[in-house]
Amino acid sequence: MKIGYPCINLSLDCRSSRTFRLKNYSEKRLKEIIKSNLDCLLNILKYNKENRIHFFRITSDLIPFASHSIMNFYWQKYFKSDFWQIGQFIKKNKMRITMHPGQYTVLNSINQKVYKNSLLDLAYHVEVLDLMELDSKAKIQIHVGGVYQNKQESINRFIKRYNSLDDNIKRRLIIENDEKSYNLNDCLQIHKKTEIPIVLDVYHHECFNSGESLSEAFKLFFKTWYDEDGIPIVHYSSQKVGGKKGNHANEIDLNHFEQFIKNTLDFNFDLMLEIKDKEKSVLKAMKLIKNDPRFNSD
DNA sequence: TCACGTCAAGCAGAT
DNA sequence: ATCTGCTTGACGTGA
Repeated sequence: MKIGYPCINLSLDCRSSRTFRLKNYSEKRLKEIIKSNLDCLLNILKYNKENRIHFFRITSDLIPFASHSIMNFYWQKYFKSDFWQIGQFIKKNKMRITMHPGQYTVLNSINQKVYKNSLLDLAYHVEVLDLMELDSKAKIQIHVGGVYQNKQESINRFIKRYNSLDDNIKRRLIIENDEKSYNLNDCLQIHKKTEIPIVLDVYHHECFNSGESLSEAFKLFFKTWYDEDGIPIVHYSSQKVGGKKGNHANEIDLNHFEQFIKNTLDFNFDLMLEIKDKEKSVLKAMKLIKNDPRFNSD
């Protein structure tokens, strides 16, 4: 079991997600920002190594406007050695990496332009991981997408479009159950027709399910992962204290977390903490389970 | 230096 | 109709 966090490290004063306004676009600006983002990413990974954090989600903003039509700069070649160096560091330290395209990537959209842009954005995410020479255990997670007043048709459209993707995209793509449109049961239906692995978000599952208990949900989603996909991934968060349903907590609730860990003792998985204070909660969680035999066993 | 409106992009649900 | 949340505040103009 590895425990990780997404995109931003609050203990460091750099961001790997710097961007700028489209109207201020220039190649010079772009190069500077990308370089700064890549340098910061390596700094975050070094911080993670020192703190024994071996799971991390790389921000989609690493390369600003990567899948936008304005982009005519061959960043893949220009920064090839930077990507390679980061990839070597990741592999040498046995780190697990994921990425998560934004809300604008909707594979099952009924709008052709949105669909087309989604394909470009997926290709960009794949390129980042490929340039780092990471294997198929490095994953790109998306949600199923929109419902468009007809869930079954929208599921079928997802299946059809997923199956038409290139293998270099499919080998990395995984879907996550969400809290309002597509739950675990829906994802399992898609898995049957596509073999796509499912990330279980336990908080989303709590908000929206088909009656499966947590351990039932674990048994079901574990079967969707194959050897080449690596250890199954779980997302964890809890509800913000006093916040609305769906809001992510600002800091980890260690009592809730301990209960979750006790309820999942039969499973070994990598755990992404989606909590606002990022690495701070990871360090607390790691301290709590440092004697758990699953922890860093791989 | 700082406040705050805006930022490439979609969708659903709440208000 | 407008706002909020999502992976996430950062950018940058104008005072």
